[in-house]
Parts: sequence; structure tokens; C-alpha cells
Amino acid sequence: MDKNLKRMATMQRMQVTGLELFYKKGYYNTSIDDILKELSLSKGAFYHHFESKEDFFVQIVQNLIVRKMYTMLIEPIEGHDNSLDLITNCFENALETAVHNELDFGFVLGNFINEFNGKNPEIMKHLNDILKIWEVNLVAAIQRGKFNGYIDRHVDSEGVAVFVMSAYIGIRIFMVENAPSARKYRFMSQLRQYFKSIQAKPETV
Amino acid sequence: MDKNLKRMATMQRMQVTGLELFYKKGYYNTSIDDILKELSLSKGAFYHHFESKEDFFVQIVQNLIVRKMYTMLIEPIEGHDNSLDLITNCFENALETAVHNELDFGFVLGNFINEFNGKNPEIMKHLNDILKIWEVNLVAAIQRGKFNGYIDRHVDSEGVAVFVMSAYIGIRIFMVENAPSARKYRFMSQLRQYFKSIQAKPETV
DNA sequence: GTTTTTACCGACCAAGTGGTCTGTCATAAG
DNA sequence: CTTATGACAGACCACTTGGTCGGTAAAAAC
Repeated sequence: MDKNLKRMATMQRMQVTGLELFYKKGYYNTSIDDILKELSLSKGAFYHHFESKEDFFVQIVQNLIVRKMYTMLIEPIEGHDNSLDLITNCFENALETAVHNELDFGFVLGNFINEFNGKNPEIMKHLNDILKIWEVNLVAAIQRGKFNGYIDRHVDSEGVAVFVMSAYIGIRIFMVENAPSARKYRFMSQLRQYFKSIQAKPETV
Repeated sequence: MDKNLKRMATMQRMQVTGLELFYKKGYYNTSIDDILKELSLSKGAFYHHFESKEDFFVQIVQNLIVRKMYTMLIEPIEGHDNSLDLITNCFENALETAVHNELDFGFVLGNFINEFNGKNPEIMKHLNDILKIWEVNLVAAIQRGKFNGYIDRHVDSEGVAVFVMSAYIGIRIFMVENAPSARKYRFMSQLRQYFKSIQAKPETV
């Protein structure tokens, strides 16, 4: 029992540090030794707990990235308030953590999709699954918004979802290095403008 | 004289193939040998023409990427027609080449910014310069649009530029693998929606 | 108390990596 | 014709990579 706890603790430490370094330096550009050095652990420890570097990463995706996405981007947009407000607030918060250079979901994912695209189909599948989950939940939120009378019934829910996701992933790349805070402000302001244009018109039915 | 021509031709071949592979597999994940193998050239040839891998890449950025950006994203939005139409058409074309998996500018840049961020400040400087050039030209186009009465004078030109650039870079990442053509269509449709919301209102002034 | 299992160590390996260096051969200059 | 030079070849080097494997010590199981 105690052994199992220790095992979990060590694996968790490795995964957290692993994600941090993979995110900062990229997967292929981060060696297992880099991670191990950070934790003062040895190769033996690593291969005792994980089959391979790839297996290690997949577990990080499933344990850390998926959970982060749920807490940051999915749970906040559930509920029956105005979907557009929920999404706006959600992005506001997510981008704020991004400004402080913490691990937010968008850039992490954008990063890795870039990196693995065309190279590692196995990992790409996992990453695409995550995107898909986000998309599905966004579409659902938008359809709730239509149903509840907040969003114009004529808009294409999937289109809005794709557009909004693109914008979010894009701004995260764009916030790198240059005045992230100012860019966040400008971005959010235009997002609101866009949302205003798809909200339910008073005169419509 | 003839020697110089041959030199230029070989360097050009190396750069074109280099960009192709760097784009497909990433900079750090593409070895010089990979490029050389593709061209049936030797290490000697490479280091005869370029100082280092980094120097090689910087030259690719300056010779190929910058030029591609001008022809794809800057020249098409110059002129005094409706800026929003110009940008729309420009994106339509750029994304169409993207659908066919050719080298379009947006993803190439997004890719590399992701890859070099935090790792190679020297190269990041070059990449950020390119983004800046694009941004400046977009802002200029939007301001022309205001001046010519196509765009609502109250909108924040820089905000629109940031938003539009984000969306473009984002959709390019998002078009990877999953139904790029359908996503392009949905994206463009929402972009038009957004543009409609910032165009000059008939009743204004 | 002995045996088995678990967590971890670290030397080692083969396969690459960016980069160097000597050599060769065609062309151009003298 | 001789000489110098530029374009390329490819063996080589130091180093890093992901991964292996025999060992050790402590805790669990018996």
C-alpha cells in the first residue's frame, strides 16, 4: 500500500516536471535526462515507471492536459447562463493565466499539435481527441445559448466553435513575447464585438 | 561568373528543401543529413555554403519566408478597394493553398514561433519581425478602410489586426488533419460575419 | 528470519547529431 | 600548360539521445 503511494507520488512528480519542460522546450528538444536531472532521479527510475518516452508523454496528456482542459475551458462554460458571457469570462481567465506565463491549456495544445503533426500519428490522435472534446462542448454551449434566446438562431454553431477555438489558439501564439497583456485586451475586445454580432436580435421573432 | 550561378543554384536548392523539411518535421527534428540526403549532396557541400544550421535557417527566413509573406499576405491587401474584401479574399486564397497542404505563410510562421520560443532568441527576433510587418500592413489596410468609408470609424484598427491575425494562425493549426476544407469554409463564413459587424453603418454620421 | 518484490541507481550501448578536415576534380586565370 | 580556386565528397570526431541491464537496499510477504 505504502509502496503504491510512493510509486504514484514519484510518477506524478515526473509527469509534472515533464510537462513543464516539454511545454517550455518542446518534446523532441527535451531529453529524459533533462527531466531526471531536475528531479535528481536516474534513468533506472524512469524506465521502471514508464515504458518509453512516448508512453510517458501520452500519460501526461491523459492525466494532466485533459484535466486542465476540463477545469479551464469546459466546466466554466457549462450551465444555463448566457453562453456568450460564459465563454467570454472563460477566455478572459484562461488568457490571464497565459499572461503570467503559467501553463494554460490553449498554447500547450497548440504547441504540441504543431510539434507532432506529421511526425507521430499516435500522439496526434490523442491531441486531436482533446480538441474534439473542446469543440463538442463549445458547440453544445452555443446551442444552449440559442435555445435560451441569447444567440441568434440562424448562426452556425459549429462555425462559431471553430472560429472561437481558432482565435483562442492563435492569440496564444501571438501573445508570445510581445506585449501579451495589451494583446489580450485588444483580442477580448474584438471577441466581444464578434459575439455581439451573433447574439439574438431583439426584433427577431 | 558561371561558378557564382552554380553557387546560387545549389544554395537555393538547399534552402527550398530545407524549408520544406523544417516545416514538415520541425527544425530540431530535421538533421542536416536529412536535407542532404534528399538532394544527394554531402556535408562538405553544406558547410561550404553555410556557416551553421542556424545561419542556414536565418537565410531561409529572410529569403523564402519573408518573400512568401509579401506575395501571399501583404501585396493582396494593398490598394484602395474595400479593405475587408481584400483581406477576405486574401485569406480565402491563403487558406486554399493550405487545404492542399502547400506551404502557406501562416502555419509556417506559427510552427516556427512555437518551436523557437524560449529556445533561440536570435531566431525568435527574426520571426517576430515578420509578424510585426504583417501587423503593420494590416493596420494600414484597416485604416485605409476607415478613411475610404468602408469600415466603421470607431473600431480599433490594431485590435482588428490582432484579432484577424490570431484567427488566421489559429485556424491553420486547427486545419491540421481534420476536415480542413470544411473548417476553412466555416471559418471564412464567421470571419465575414465579424467583418460585417465592423463595417461602416449606413446611418453613422 | 528468510524470501520476494519494489524503487531506484548508474554504467553502458547503438544510433544519431552538428560540425571539421583532408582530399579530389573541374574550371578559370595566368 | 600550369596554377589557383571554388564546389563538393565523405571519413571522422565529440557529444547527446533513447533505451538496456545488472545491481542494491529497503520494505512486504511469508
